[in-house]
This record gives sequence, C-alpha cells and structure tokens, in this order.
Amino acid sequence: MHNINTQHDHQHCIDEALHSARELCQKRQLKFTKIREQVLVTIWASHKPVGAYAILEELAKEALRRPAPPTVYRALDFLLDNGLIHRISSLNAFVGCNEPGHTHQGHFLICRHCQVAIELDTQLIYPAISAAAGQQSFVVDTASLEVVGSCANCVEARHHA
Amino acid sequence: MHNINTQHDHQHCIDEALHSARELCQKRQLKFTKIREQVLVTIWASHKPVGAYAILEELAKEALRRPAPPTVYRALDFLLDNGLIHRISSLNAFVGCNEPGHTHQGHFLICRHCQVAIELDTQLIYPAISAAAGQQSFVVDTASLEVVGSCANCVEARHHA
DNA sequence: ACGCTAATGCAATATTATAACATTATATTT
DNA sequence: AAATATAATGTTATAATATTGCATTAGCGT
Repeated sequence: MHNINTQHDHQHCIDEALHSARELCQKRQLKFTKIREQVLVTIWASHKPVGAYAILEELAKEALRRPAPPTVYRALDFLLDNGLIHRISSLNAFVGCNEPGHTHQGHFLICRHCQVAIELDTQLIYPAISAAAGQQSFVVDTASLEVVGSCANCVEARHHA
Repeated sequence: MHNINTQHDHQHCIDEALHSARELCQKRQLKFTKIREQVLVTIWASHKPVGAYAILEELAKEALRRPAPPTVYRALDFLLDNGLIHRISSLNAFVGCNEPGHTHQGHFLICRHCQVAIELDTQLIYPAISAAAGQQSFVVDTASLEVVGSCANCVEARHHA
C-alpha cells in the first residue's frame, strides 16, 4: 500500500474505488445507484472518515431537494453490507475500504492530528485476534481495531515545530 | 482470569472494582464521590456494557430528583480518564476495566447473543498492533479492539438447540 | 467565617440514527 | 404495452446519544 500521508494520485484511489464498486455490484447483481455512488465518492474524497451528516451536506449541494437522513443512512448501510466502506465507530464516521468485499474486518490507524485513517492489512493483526479468541473458545464474526495516535507525517511536522 | 460466562462470585468482581477505584483515587488525590461510585457500581452490576441513559435510569431510582445527562457523562468521563472503565464505541456503552489505571487500551470479545464483554489481556494483541503501527512509523496513543461473535457458552447453547 | 476550587444541578440544544409509511423507479412477466 | 412484483427513494417524525453554558453547592485550606 502506498503512503496516503505523502503526495499520491488520489484520483486514482477514487477511480479504483468506483471501479471495484461497480464490478462488485455487477457480480452480485446489486444496483449501484446514483445516491450510492454519490455517497461512496464523497467518502473517497479523502482518507479521512466522514460523518453521515457531512455526507448529507454534500448530497444537498448536488440535489434539487435536500435529502433526508434516511437517504444517506440507507446508502451507507448498503455500502457497509457489501464491504465497500468501513464504519469507524469511535468517530461515528465512515471511510472507504481498500479491499472491498470483506464485510467483517477493519483495522485502522487514525491520526489525531490530521484525521487520516490508514487501513492495515488484516493479516498483520488477525492471527493474534484469532488466537486470543480461540483461547476463550470464542467464535469471531467481526473484529474492528481503531488505533489512535500520530501518523509519521504529523510526528515529523510537530518535531520540527 | 476466570470465565465470566460461567458461574462466578460476581460480588467479588464488584468489591474488587470498588476497592481498586478507592485505592487509585486516594493515590492520585482524586475524589471518589457518591455519583462516581454509583455509576461505577451500576456498570459493574454485570459484565455487559451499559449505556449512559441506562445508568441514568439507575441513578434516578436512588436520587430524589432525577439527574440530568451531564451528571452521568461527567462521572463517565472521570472514570474513563482514570482507566476505571472502558467505552465500547460500537455499542455506545461502558464496561468495567479489569486492570484499572491504564487508560489507553481496551480489547474486548463481545458476544452478540448474551452481550457479555470479555476483556482480553493486552499482551495478547498489543505486540501485533505495535509492530503494524511501527511499520508505518505511527505513534500509538490508544488502541481499542472490539471483536463481535459468539462466546463459548452461547455457541454451546445454540449447538444443543 | 472567607475565599478558592472542584463537583454537581439544570436548561437547552447539538449530533447521530431509526421507524413508519408513502411514492417512485426498475425489472419481469403477461 | 399493461400488469405485477420488488427494490429504492422520499418524507415526516422521533428516538437515542452527547454536549454547552451557566448557576449553585460542597469541600478544603486559610
């Protein structure tokens, strides 16, 4: 994975996310409607988790009539159900998923300074989780990890300040 | 740690939590006020995460005048700040901390059937988190893990059903 | 008692999320 | 094309969670 803190071709992130979404919906015979696309694009506008009401504001800009909360929440539910986004519950916010299609995981490093959420490769942590759960004979459905701290860029920036 | 799903002397859990809390507050020169104690006791009434408004209901039973939300939230903030409880953000709920005094961690297995939250020993997962963060030169402040699934008891129970 | 600080009381309001039901769009069959 | 079924969206209201700002009270040191 590239470093999302440094310069990167973010349009590429967006394009890829959209492409994956369309592909996945086609494969599963699901409808990637205008609203769902708008919500996904809004979320992918950055690597920072976005709140539902912030998304609502974005939709309001493009629509004639201001949409109501359920419009956004339904689209979010769809995207969550299909593993296209993650919910960061400590922030009540949503962020794009790097590897769409897997509903059940989401391991993030979240920078308290710049808000960027870096998604970790599940393989890095999941074995430890699985082992710990196994010790308790606990059957895992989903595992969400939210690590808050300072990303490399912000550490660096503050070091110089 | 004992298995909190099976029979256990829960009064012992409560007593221990209260004792640790008093000790910690004395050591830190903090006031373990009546409200803070009531909130902590309410949370320790079970191993299931409790919502702020459920705690409010409990306080209302014991008080002459019904307390307002800030009363509860302030007590919760105090308990969180001092590592006496954890917030389970995926549930908007609070649960007692097994090893008070460490604010920064909280790794839980949460049963979707009986709602019990089993706190894991941090040492089981933290090394993996630390290593993953290190790869990205990310400095960790707090790491919260919320694993949802089925606890041993509930798996067993449903197996027989 | 006096003055300081921390804690609590209290009213209002902000923020996040859902329920219930009406309407519209889409796909499929006839 | 009309009829039907289903999924998606619109709309209104409200529920659930959390905070702000200011007034009051309690505890503590002098």
